[in-house]
Amino acid sequence: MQAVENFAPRVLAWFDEFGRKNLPWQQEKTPYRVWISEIMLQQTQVTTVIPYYHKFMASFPTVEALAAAEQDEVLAHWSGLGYYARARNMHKAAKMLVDELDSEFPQSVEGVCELPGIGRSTASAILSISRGVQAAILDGNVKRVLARFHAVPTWPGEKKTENAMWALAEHYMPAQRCGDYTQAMMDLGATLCTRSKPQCLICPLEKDCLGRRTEDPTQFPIRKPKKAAKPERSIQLLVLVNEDNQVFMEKRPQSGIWGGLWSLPELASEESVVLHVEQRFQTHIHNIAPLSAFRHTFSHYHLDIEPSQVRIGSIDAVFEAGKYQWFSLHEAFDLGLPAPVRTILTDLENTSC
DNA sequence: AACCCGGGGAG
DNA sequence: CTCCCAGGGTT
Repeated sequence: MQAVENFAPRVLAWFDEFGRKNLPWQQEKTPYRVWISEIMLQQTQVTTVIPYYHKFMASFPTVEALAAAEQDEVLAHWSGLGYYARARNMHKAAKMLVDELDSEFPQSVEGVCELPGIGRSTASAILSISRGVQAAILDGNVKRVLARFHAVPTWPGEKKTENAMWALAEHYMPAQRCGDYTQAMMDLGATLCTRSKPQCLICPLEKDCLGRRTEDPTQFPIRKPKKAAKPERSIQLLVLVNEDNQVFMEKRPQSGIWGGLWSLPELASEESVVLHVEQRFQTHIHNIAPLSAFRHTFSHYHLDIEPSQVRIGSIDAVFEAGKYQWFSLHEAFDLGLPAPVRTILTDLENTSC
């Protein structure tokens, strides 16, 4: 691939005139604030992140505050953002920073990569933006800009292609103003060199863009090979309500889907609610009310959820502390909940029984 | 290299 | 509905 001159200066000049510079994490660009923003922005769009970022910073303004927090509290702030391992890793990294690194963010990309949840691209973004370190990023935006600019004919998910794009990213990275360049490339990709309807006419790279010379620039980057149709699964989720109007919640294991979040008892679709509840809770059922079923779609499968509300009598059984707990509806909303569970409880509250 | 992990916005 | 987003971790 043939590189061109003046790549970075053109991008920087565009950024100076048209780029966004008022996003929340672009103010007071400390390593901590930039770090949190980069984690939240992984696979997540800017408009989604903004309210989460404000709340998170209000509750955990420093790395010390984050390290001192309970995991439940951190996950509660993440509830609805998805990819919850991001929050667990971030919390762990905060503890490492405070306990082992004297709250001092590492100075090198390799050092930052030692922290859980931070890879090469995120590490370079944090260090270049917050400290001006000369380091290249290769996120979705940069991949798209470079793939179009060079009309890269192969899929970036392929190792060879990715390596070539890293080389390009490093080649174009400027010695001066690398932090601004990092933000400029992300902004260019997010606002101008977009997946669909790119605004080539006002792009600073238009003159030399090989993708632009093709019939359809949006064919780059080459799409990921299509995978098989998503499988479908169906489950029942139980909203167990006791005589004090409390709801029974279970804490999910740290690994796997919805790791560390509080969820509702889950039954196979064909399983009997009556038998299950009577066996597990050793109590009688006052009444069962089916709630409206709905579909929740993940990256790789559809989950059809059949919720029902089950009012039960008094409970004698003792449960392992910390893994199971009764909560009032009000308390439950402050927990880290998977999005569909939050939906069910919200509907329940609105139809207020 | 392939898969896992969420949720939402855009078309 | 499909595709993808300021990716990283695990196998």
